[in-house]
Amino acid sequence: MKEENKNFFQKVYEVARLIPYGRVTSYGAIATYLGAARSARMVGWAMNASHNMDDIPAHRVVNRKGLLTGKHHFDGTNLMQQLLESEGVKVKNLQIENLENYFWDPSIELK
DNA sequence: AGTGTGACACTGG
DNA sequence: TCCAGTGCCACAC
Repeated sequence: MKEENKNFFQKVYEVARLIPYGRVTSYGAIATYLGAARSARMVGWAMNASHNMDDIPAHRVVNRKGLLTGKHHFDGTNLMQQLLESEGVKVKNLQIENLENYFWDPSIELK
């Protein structure tokens, strides 16, 4: 098995795991970093499968608007928002305030 | 092998 | 500036 043969999902998990504490990123940013800028939607799908993994901080991944779209997929109701707020991220009605302030772009940080 | 789906992103009005 | 529609790629059935 070649490590380079990693599926798109595996790569997404890897990047998601690299998201620093108190930071958030967008699906498109991860997709772009993986070389599939137009596959932002696929990143979200990958996150859906990440439910099987506990090491994937999916709550740190939001859409470009800073909206917690994936919250509905989390266990509880406000679990995702609680997790973000717990990390110091201000979330108002499923929307992150000052998104640019918390935004973490793997394309830039990891380069 | 083909069709449908999806936790998005972008462009146009 | 905001709302709606379209495009997109990869996975599941």
